[in-house]
Amino acid sequence: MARTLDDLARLSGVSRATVSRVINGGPVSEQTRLKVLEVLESHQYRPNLAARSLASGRTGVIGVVMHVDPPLLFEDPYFATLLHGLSDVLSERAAGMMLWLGNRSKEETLSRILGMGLLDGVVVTADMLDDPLVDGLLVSPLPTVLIGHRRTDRDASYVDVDNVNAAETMTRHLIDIGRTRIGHITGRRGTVAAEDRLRGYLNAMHRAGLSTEGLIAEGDFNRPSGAECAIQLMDAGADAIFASNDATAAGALETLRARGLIVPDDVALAGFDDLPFASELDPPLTTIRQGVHGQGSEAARALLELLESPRTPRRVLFPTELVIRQSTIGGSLR
Amino acid sequence: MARTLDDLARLSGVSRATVSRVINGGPVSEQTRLKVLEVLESHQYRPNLAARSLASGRTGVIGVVMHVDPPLLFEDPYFATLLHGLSDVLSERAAGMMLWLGNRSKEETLSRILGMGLLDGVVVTADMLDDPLVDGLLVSPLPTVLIGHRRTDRDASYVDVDNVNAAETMTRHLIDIGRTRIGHITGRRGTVAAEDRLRGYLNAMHRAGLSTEGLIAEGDFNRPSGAECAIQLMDAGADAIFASNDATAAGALETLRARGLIVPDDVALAGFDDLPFASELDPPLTTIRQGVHGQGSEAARALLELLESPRTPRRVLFPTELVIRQSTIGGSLR
DNA sequence: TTGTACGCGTTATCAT
DNA sequence: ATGATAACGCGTACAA
Repeated sequence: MARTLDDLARLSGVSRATVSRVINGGPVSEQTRLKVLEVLESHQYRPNLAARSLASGRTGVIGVVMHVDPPLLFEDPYFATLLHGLSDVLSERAAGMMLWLGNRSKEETLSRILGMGLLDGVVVTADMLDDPLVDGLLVSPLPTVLIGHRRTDRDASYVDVDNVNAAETMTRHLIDIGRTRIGHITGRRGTVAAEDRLRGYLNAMHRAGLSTEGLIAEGDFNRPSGAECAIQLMDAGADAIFASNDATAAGALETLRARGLIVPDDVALAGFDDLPFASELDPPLTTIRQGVHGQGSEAARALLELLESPRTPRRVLFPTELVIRQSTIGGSLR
Repeated sequence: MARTLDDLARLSGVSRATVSRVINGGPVSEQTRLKVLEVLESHQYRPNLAARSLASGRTGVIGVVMHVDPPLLFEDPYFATLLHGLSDVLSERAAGMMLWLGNRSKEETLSRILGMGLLDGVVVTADMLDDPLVDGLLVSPLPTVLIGHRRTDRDASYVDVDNVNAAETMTRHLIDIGRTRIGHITGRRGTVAAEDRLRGYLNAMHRAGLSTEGLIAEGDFNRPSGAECAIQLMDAGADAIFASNDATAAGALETLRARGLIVPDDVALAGFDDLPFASELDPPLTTIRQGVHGQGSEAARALLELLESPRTPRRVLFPTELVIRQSTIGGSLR
């Protein structure tokens, strides 16, 4: 079985260099090209990536870093969806992807990625305001695309959604339906998403001249925190709750139901993400839809383009969509 | 900044070979070892994997193949959990992992994996009875560990749970609580899990002398199919339903509730998997717990061991646990 | 258009 | 214990 370029060269009666040119598209006469191609097909030749990398510096392998807590990884289809979007694009235009999850410290993960040596580039989820992994990748020579970004990442390549704007839109929606004591359950403080959504909420409230005093409860993106924060907001007399994601909203819903409150009559409820379960809640949840799959595939495309022209950063801001369901505008039949 | 072995050799005043020995544990005098180590640390040296691969044939990179339909990938935490288990072990003992999902055909995926050239081994989920990807990997020179296996894979290395046995246990449980018309909702036919669980069900039923005529409904592991199959089984007069996984059981529960039937008084209900939501159903679901995370980490360990001694296949059959909840033994308060 | 020859960074073999 | 040196498989100037 022919395994190396040399083998094929011998079989084709040409030099190794010529075979290489056939494969990589150099100047070859049509006659020899066909001849070589035939030998090539019939022997199922696969170029050795390691050798190719050593000689050319490129491997077609890109790294994907999703340094998140395991619970988040399982509970939230976000990451699987993202992975799928990335994989869709990479699988047709690159040789493969390497994956790093959050099992080791960020510092160690960074060091391993940089030491890998055979990556063409990296896509990394940047969800924290302060993240040595992201910072390290950005200053490294490795072409990097962020999914989510911080204000300090303006020069970097990234794919993101406009959390501030989306949160403003949602808050305005709650104002539009006549609510005035609108509470917000934040996400985990220190994350970009939490801070930006909080900012959007504050923007809309202040612009409408509404007070937010006592109406901000600190959650952590998880369901239980939603339930707790809802108690706090109810005690503050809220007539609407904007939770920073769907999971927290689901938690809040438990509390409201336990108190015998009707959604949305007594309290309007809204989330963020539009995960599959959002439409199956009772009542179905008003929320913000963000195209997670699209973000993944777009990040992959951005990276591939970045590899072509390394000096031109790519920045993609994804649109979001306000999805109105019965948890805010439901006509209950009472 | 020192990048190559040669640079470090120069800085340490020794030869390239000696530095390599320090790194890979060859015979070096304690004196020079310390000296070299110091230079090594202070210069943050990272060996080039491509070069190492070319010279030694090993990279420390292993492939993970989960060729499943996207919907399954998102809805079911199974895969994220598996990935996490794999990653836990691999992240401390290997350089990294490459991931292939189901975006391309199995044939193409196979060809890409084999062409990669820099993988030390592969872990692949083998859920279908007929799978060219798995077959191709098994006959390839690439050390391979299966997660799940077929009867034809007896010589291969694999990690699996004893589906037949677990399904028997569950069916016996339903018999023990006095049910006689026990229906089974199968998984997607053609998958190992579906066939084995069906077999286990049949074993237990036949052993107890119970008829299964009209009591087997063909599902596909998804929730909607569970709801449909339940209708069929109710019409056949079932007093218990053993669904082939938790999602299908949840679907069946919808049907039962829609018909005003009480679980478990009118119909006992059981699932398989013990996913997080199983205990949150109303009533909480009796099911089979399988250590998915453990299967992932064990598969990784099996592969790493296989790399050490390639001629000795590893086979791990994971224990399962019958988790009894109110959907089968619940004392309702009527 | 084609072939020769060198280099990529490492491991492994052979002397010393 | 240490140091030359030959692979490993490929890409690519350069020469022909």
